[in-house]
Amino acid sequence: MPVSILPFTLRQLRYLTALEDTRHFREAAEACGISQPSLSVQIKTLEEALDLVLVERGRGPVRLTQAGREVARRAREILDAGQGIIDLSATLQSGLGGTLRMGTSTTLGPYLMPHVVGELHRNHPDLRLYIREAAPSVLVRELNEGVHDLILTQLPVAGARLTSARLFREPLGVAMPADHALVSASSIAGPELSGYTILSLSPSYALHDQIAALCVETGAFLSRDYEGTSLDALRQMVALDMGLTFLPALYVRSEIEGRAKDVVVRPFRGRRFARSIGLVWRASSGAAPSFERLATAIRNVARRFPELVLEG
Amino acid sequence: MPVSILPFTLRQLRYLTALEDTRHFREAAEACGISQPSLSVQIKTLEEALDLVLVERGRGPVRLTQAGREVARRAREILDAGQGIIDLSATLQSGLGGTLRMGTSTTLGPYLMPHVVGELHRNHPDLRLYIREAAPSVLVRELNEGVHDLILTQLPVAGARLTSARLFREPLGVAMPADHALVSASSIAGPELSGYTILSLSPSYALHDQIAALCVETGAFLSRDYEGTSLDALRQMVALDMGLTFLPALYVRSEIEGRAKDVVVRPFRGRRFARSIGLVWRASSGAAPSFERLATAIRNVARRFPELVLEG
DNA sequence: ATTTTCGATAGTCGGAAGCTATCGACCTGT
DNA sequence: ACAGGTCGATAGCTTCCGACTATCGAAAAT
Repeated sequence: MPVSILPFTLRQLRYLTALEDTRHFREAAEACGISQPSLSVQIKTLEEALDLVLVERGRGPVRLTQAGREVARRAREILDAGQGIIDLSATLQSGLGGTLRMGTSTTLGPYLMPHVVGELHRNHPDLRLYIREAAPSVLVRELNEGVHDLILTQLPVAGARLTSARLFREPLGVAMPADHALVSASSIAGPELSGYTILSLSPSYALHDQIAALCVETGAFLSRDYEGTSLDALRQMVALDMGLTFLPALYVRSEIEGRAKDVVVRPFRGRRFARSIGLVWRASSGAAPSFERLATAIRNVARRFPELVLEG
Repeated sequence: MPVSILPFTLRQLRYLTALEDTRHFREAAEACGISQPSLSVQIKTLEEALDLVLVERGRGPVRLTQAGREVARRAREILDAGQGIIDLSATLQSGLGGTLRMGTSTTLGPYLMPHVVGELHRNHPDLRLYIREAAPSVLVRELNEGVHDLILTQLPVAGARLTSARLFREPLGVAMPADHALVSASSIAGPELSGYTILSLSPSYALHDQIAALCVETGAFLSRDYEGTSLDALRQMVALDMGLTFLPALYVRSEIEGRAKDVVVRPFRGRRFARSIGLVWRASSGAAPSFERLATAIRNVARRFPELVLEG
């Protein structure tokens, strides 16, 4: 049992502190914007509720009893905390604040969010992001279960109860071993991939379907032999010459360019294949304004990466 | 301006926490002992007051929004603090607690209170004594001004608005230089002092009047040449052979016996002269039960000193 | 398709909290 | 000493908040 109902009101606590401050019933009433009798009655009611004498009545300035001072001190703490709720509501309306539980795809979050959190911390110091990674299919389930307030994932996401904000399109590049025949080309046209073996993530990743579609479109062969559960795993498999794959631009920028020498990534030529990235939340969550602001903040960060195509 | 009036109630906060705990309107209402519609209305009212959506309504267990969780967390702090006031009131009624501002005579406090505070701390761990020393006349004025909650001083104290609790009678002994003629006697009869010069404190000390009365009664001569403002000063003057004086038993026990070799104190024989010590507080203070308990605690400490005669 | 569940809404009622007017005690000034 | 002023308490009235019961509408379960 948390807390039963309290036998006094915030009003009464407020009046007590006013009385301690002003040392006069009349002035305290004025400070509270009520009549003196109203304040007298409330103080008396509070005393009866606590079964304590809080005020020493007499001529001259009234004083609180020892009990009155003790109660007033705690009353101030309570009232301050109450004001804290008011301040909080203002923060939540006009900006981003509090702790936001955000789920993010493992194929995107680690390569984008580090850039986002610093920016957010500067512009929204009251905001604390609580980020949890999972595969997209798990993310959507957890979102519906209320584990996350919103998720950052590949679009589209099915669900009538869900609302999405498109952020950007993230192009996919062709990843191949450093000694592959196609390395000499500065970019790849889709049909050039015809017949090659393409490695993919497990189907619980949205990227899996995207890669499968690209295979159909380019005439490549989607390998069923091994399905990775991380982009790093895919990169390793490519380096071991088990096949080619398609890697998203932010991963490439973060983990391959200037680092991994065993794998080379080439952009598509002509039609640019890309995945759509967005924020998704429950339509019933009621925090759409906050989430839209978050979306805007992420788009601003995405602007730093010329390979991304902003949306929304 | 401390805090304006808050646009929500403790009830609403309580209901919100119940809703977070139970995840159902019906169960939350039951936990709060009210009907489900009443709780629905209050939650809605709270949401309007804060202009925030706190609850995600929908199928299955309801969940709080991010804003709801933030508000609920603070609500729990507030409710806990409110419960703290309830607990406090219980403590103040059934025992001693909080901070008590106690004034004490400089001729008594330093020699008695050190024994009292340890005892009180053991039996009333929630009690904190805030002790300030002053001369008795100042003490009474400050008591009336509300500087102290109660004072420990020599009785009687005039004032219709004041209530006293007698604690004990503290015998006075005759203090003389170690080489004085009367030292050879193990006790002194009043008339033996006839003609001797007696040193006293300033008239702002109740002990001054007491000493003056003893001079009249014993035929001794009350010196007007020098009036001390502390018992230590009197002792020094006696040691310098400026005269004799009367010192209270607790001072003697604390500062002379086994320490000061230059001054000897002898008890009275026959009629035992003593001063009455008691607690005094404003009759309007409303904390008489607490103060009576404090009086009892001090009497229990006084019992350790066989030279004191308990009263009250 | 029917029933059940769950929260929202409507209408009513009692009590809490506000107001004005006034009292009683006390202090002050003439 | 007495009139006036100050201060908090009390009384009587009004308003509104928060509770209830009854019922609705949507979604889930059968």
